[in-house]
Amino acid sequence: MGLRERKKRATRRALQRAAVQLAIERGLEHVTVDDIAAAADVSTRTFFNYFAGKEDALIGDGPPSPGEEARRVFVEGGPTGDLVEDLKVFLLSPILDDQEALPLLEDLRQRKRLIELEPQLIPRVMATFHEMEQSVAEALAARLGDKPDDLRPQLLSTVAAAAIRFTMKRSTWSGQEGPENIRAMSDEVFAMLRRALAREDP
Amino acid sequence: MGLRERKKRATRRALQRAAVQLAIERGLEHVTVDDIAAAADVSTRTFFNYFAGKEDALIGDGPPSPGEEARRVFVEGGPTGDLVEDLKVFLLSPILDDQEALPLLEDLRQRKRLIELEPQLIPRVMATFHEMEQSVAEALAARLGDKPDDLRPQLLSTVAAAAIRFTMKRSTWSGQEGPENIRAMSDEVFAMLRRALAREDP
DNA sequence: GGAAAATTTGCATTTAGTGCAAAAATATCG
DNA sequence: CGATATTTTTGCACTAAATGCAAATTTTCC
Repeated sequence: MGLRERKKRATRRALQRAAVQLAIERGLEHVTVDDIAAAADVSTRTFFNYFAGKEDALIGDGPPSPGEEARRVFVEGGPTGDLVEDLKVFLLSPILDDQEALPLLEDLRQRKRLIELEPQLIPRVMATFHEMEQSVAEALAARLGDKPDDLRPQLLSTVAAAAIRFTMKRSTWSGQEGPENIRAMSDEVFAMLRRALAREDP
Repeated sequence: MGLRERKKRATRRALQRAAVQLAIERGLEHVTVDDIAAAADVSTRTFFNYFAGKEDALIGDGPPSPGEEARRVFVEGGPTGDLVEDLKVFLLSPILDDQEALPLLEDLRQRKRLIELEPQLIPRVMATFHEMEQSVAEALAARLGDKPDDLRPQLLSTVAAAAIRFTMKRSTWSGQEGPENIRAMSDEVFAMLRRALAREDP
């Protein structure tokens, strides 16, 4: 990876960090884009080359999408053959496989702290999961032999995205046990869903 | 209901309608708040007395919350005793019971058309369902004897909100059969969820 | 009709966001 | 290394968004 790419990543992260930092210190309302840019040592205009606005810098990129390989396995009916189990593996694969892709733990903690201080951001976080829904619906359709717009893939992807979002929200990411923590939480989440949706009477 | 109240509702609706109308005609980017206010015959400043910004006027209010009565029935374990069935009834009650509360059909159709033209709005719509999650979690906790922050009520409310959001998105609201349409769609949605989550092997 | 309360409006001001072209930094190739 | 091409950053000008405040207007209530 060349110098250019590295610098761009660095700038992006510096902006995100400065944004979160300042927002925690002063409160969201009292931080301007100018402040953030200044704190990251770039011009205001450059800020807008990286983010569409203040909140985008605060919230980050949303969950990474599964890769080609994971998708192929899923579509072909693997790895276990059980739809829900495989969906879980599929959705978590980019997080659990590629640890580099994730922001650093400390940054995540800060962001979490910020969101507790400024709950207005919660809906924004929710929104970042929307992109996921469509790509998952597509993979589901391919596996099930449905059309991508059919009820089944659309519904299942919506609910699966909600479950993953919930998993991410709950798992604490403490210390080095991050990935294990996520896996455990997602197991619990899907197990509870199955239990709750199993009809109680028949 | 006094004149004041009626006028406020009228203004609000006029602004929403003007916003949606203009956005469909010219595209979201080419509509300013000034345009919207002018089309609704109020000052720009008044627009901001009603909405925090352009997009809020476009998207509207989000789903109405269940009333006291519906909550009581749900918490006490009714009406059917089956958790998922009752959750469905509970969440749809404000829509199906009180028809006045809903915007007119034609307005909903317009909004839907707009969202197809401007998909950037989809995440915003998603976000309006967040408020629902917390109040539903609270009711669920009360029914199940959990604390509101426990895993079970939080997870179930998240997933239930996603299912309702999906139901709303899918039901067409065509003609007079609106409510029936919603009911049928939600039955289908929950039935499919149960089927999909039932373990396939054991 | 007229005082009290709520709503609308104009105005001033700050911040957000975008287009464009020049300048600076980085990459590429001989 | 050094010249040139490509990408990124920056400054500047400009439009639109958003908010506070106080005066003016409208509605309510007696």
